[in-house]
Amino acid sequence: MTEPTGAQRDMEAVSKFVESFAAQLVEAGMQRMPARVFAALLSSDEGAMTSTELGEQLRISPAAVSGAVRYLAQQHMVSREREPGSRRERYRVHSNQWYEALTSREAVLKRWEGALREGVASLGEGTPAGRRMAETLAFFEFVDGEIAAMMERWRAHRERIFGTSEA
Amino acid sequence: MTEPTGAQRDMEAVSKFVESFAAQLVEAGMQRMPARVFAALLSSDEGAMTSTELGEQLRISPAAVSGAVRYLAQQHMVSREREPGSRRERYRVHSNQWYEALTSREAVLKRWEGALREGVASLGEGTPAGRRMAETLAFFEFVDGEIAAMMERWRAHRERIFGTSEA
DNA sequence: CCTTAACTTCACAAATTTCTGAAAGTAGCG
DNA sequence: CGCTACTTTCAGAAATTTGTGAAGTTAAGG
Repeated sequence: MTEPTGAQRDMEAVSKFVESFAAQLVEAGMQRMPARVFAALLSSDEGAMTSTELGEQLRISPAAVSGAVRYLAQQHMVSREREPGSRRERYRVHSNQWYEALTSREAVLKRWEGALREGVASLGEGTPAGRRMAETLAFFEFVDGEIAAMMERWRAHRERIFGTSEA
Repeated sequence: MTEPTGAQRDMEAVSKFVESFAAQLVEAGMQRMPARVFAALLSSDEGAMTSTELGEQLRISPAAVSGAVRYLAQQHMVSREREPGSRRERYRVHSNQWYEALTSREAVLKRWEGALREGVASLGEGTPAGRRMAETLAFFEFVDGEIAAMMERWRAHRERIFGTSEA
């Protein structure tokens, strides 16, 4: 309940959240720097920061920022913006899109399915192992389909709670 | 279509699948040894192997098997069985349970929710960042609920396709 | 009881990953 | 057209992770 001194946004609290959320992401398998950068963006009021700002808050080199951002952009968790007329870039987390990216994991699922399909083919549909893999494969295909529907329901749910869509 | 020479199960093909599936798991964030051990179990006809068998097929030390199995057991992806009267243990992948474990990820979700809740509290519900986090939190809570229902539908679907449940 | 078979733990060597500083691009702006 | 402000790339130092051999523990079987 200690209202921070106005514009300062209680750096202390922000930093504490950033590090603890990043730690969770790391435990879930994300690399450390991307996790920290992402958490910082998430906790910024703008939802966007420049490379310099990130470097200062996290005490990391420009090189580290660059690497982390490249990774996050590839994963569709942040996007790059060029403020027109400046060379400076801002990295932004789109409130909705990032967890949608997280959920779909399209690429990952598809590759697993591919590997399983090969497994079924090469071990033989008739073998016990083949059958086990076929079932697993069916599961992933099922999940694929379900997730799309689930996200649709989420968007409806979200609109109901938070009002009309952003953007 | 090269029917393997009877009982030999085409070691070649098995090994090829094991390594390629393990590679996918690694890319998805799993450690190498657990991934390889898991893939080996998945492709065994029994769905279960002893420590020695695993060591031989994968060419790794008993210590490595031990470590990998401990990890997999913690994640509820395999279970240990004691064949009565022998000190030998077998590690088994339960066809259904492992991917259910994968999907639920209960613990992970809960911890993320916890971290986000703290974030909302410490940054303030009124702030833009606070609102962003509240929405993200709502998303995870929504997913939590959906997943249970989805798994229910899966079991029905599965039964329809593969016949009555095992076990 | 003693022996032996099986799994586990531990300390260390090796491999891999991660982050940095320095150098090199690249594009705005005068 | 050159200067300056940003970003990216790269090579290497540092830290972390991973897998092994060897010793330790436990229980089955004689």
